Amino acid sequence: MNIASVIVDVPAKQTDKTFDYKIPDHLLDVIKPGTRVIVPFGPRKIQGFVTELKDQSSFSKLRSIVEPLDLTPVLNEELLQLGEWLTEHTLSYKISSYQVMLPAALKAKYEKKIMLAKGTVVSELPGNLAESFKEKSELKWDDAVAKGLVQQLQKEAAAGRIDVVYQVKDRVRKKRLKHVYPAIVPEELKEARNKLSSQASGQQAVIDFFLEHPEPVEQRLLLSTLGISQASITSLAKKEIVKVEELEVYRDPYAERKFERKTALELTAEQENAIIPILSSIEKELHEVFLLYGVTGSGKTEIYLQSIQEVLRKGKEAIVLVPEISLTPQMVTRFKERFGDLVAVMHSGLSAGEKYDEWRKIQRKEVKVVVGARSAIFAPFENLGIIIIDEEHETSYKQEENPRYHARDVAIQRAKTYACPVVLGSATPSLESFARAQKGRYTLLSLPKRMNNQALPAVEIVDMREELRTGNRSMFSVKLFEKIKDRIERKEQTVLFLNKRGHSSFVMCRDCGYVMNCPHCDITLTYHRYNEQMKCHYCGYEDRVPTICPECNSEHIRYFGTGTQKVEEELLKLIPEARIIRMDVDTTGRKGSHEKLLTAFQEGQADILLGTQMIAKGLDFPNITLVGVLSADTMLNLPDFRSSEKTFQLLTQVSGRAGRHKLPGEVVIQTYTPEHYSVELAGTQDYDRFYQQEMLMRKVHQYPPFYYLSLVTVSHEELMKVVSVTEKIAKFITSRLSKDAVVLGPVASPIPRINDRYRYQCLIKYKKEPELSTALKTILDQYQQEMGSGGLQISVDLNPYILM
DNA sequence: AGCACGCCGACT
DNA sequence: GTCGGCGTGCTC
Repeated sequence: MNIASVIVDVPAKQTDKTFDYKIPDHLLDVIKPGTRVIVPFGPRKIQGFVTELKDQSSFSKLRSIVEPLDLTPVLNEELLQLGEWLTEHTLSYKISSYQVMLPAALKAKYEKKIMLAKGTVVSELPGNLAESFKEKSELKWDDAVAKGLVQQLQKEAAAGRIDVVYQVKDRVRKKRLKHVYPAIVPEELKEARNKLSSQASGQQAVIDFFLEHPEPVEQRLLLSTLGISQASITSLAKKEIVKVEELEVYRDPYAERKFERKTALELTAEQENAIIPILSSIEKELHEVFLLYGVTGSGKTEIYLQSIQEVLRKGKEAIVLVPEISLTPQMVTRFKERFGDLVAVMHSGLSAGEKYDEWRKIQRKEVKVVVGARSAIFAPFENLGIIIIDEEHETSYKQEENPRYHARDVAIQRAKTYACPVVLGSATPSLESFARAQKGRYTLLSLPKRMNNQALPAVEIVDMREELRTGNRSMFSVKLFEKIKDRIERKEQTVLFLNKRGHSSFVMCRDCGYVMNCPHCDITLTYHRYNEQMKCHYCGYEDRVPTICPECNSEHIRYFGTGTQKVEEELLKLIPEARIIRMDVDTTGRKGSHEKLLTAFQEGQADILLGTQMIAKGLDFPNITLVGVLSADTMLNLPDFRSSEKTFQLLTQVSGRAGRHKLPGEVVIQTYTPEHYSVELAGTQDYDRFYQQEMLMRKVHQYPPFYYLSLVTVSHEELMKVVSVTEKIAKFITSRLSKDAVVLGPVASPIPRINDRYRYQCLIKYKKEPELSTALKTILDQYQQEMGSGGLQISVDLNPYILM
């Protein structure tokens, strides 16, 4: 077994296969499947993953592995297989699949540089080159290019005076801090203490300390607790009484926080009924998918916690997915309170190093539970006992870059391997999941009542067209405004929700109707107030805000669209004494600011919490008795077959923030389309009727869950090219599918141009097409290289969530 | 993805 | 005649 099959870090069609390498003798026992290695590849050196060891290769002249990057494999057998599964099901490259399963810190960086060849002295080089090598023995290739030295360097390289070196940089940096620990046994320590001069009080203190706690201690900590200086330790180290060493520490994002340990709460009869089947599945080690459908505030989390408790008792591990976890610090707290140090947390708010450290805790089996966003589904546990996906309907569980996987599918795949249950929890399940539960593919568990038997909040829908007709041109209806004032008087709290998406502020000329568009993308520019700039959200193009219309020179430029900032201003004008906390991308950009704002609100430092999407979830504060949705229909008008579903879910979620505890809650939903069933039924919080109604629509329009979808998007700089290629693709696919399949397109994408590239797409609706996957692969094969560098890009998304 | 190899146009 | 454009094909 001295040959390794390696998947190399080159995401391209032609390299999407294993390459064989010889394992040098001295590495024979280090290199195993799942190890990252550095291998020579053509003239360069790159990173790769060993997938398999073997004795023979069909290749005769094998090159050798340069070195391993890991001492223990980063991918175990299960994850290697999962990677293959992922590749197959997302039509992406193997290397991308492996990389997505690991923390970003493990992805290699490459550096190309020039070094003085052995035996060459600087003076042999021509003057200007010698200059560059005088101080350092190496020169970064990019710098050389910038200085225009490439030609010269090539000559010198040919003459053998310099070498071009390719370096793989592991960006993993383990954090190390100086630690001090005794170098001798306690008896000797006592002896040493007696020998110290009586003035050496610092050294005495250190020895006394170690007599009580002989384990290594961080130097900085030791100095400050004993109130001594570095000198004492240095002299002790000199006498070899203590040792100072850099020891690895974990970056712990929750280090500053204290979590009070809490025990299980008593379950209600309903919760009890719901948890029994889950516990039984854990007990029998049977794979089963549960859909835990419980209204907001019905106590789903406690069911998760107690199921995990049982899994831990059996010596197994648990994965809990929550949507973008930094958004729900309350959730993390509950897990940490219950399971303490056994919990690792993974979310996008962590730095690469912190993520890597959390990942390593899992790999080293130091934790048993991971709570995290989408990518936590790949946590390298080896004895999984349960996977929980909270807010199952959330679209953020679908990754929108390659590999375009859905965490739910990965969860089920992994749970099958470990014969363990998956619990999907939601107050507003996705239609797909609920339909599966109806069909019996998932087991439905319902929690129809709130835990404390608190009624669901009373919801009032306000027709904003009516408000306009009566002359109210503000963004607050009379009703909502009165209620807000009322809450402030009663010292209760209000949550105001503004869905900005699809309605971002743009600038329009009131005389000629000119709207500023991005010159590279067919999309309107968004007005950013903080730097007075117009910005394109797709390519990053920025421009100044015009003072006169570029079309007609009119000065009547108007800002459209309502942002949270504007709402805040208007609110303060109307109720100057209101204390408002605003939460949006601008105010929560900094790390930890999200949590800070929420804590401030919880402590009653504000009357009103005003925010976007991010406040729709997980807020659970007793004093919130009013929720206002300023405009319910902004997302209803998006060109997306899920827009009704999303609207219903969002409105229901937001409404659920009110009256979760003793005080009853009220909700006011402002809308321009009160008659739409998703608004109306969110008002009565009637998921079942919404489900019926929406299923009807989906059936009529042939959308999921009745049909599967696949989306092919083609982009190129030339419109003609895009259209003709997409046409060919559509024809090809149609020819390979049965008559039941529907191929829509080619049509221009909802955003027809991004970054000067035209985009066309073709949507495939089907029920069962075993040939589809092969057909799509053929397309990718053909076009990805035919026009490879020429700029034709083709992306395939199986089960897309965003049809843009 | 990089990079080398190789085959055609505009220059000393 | 040579420098350099980027089209083509390979990397164990």
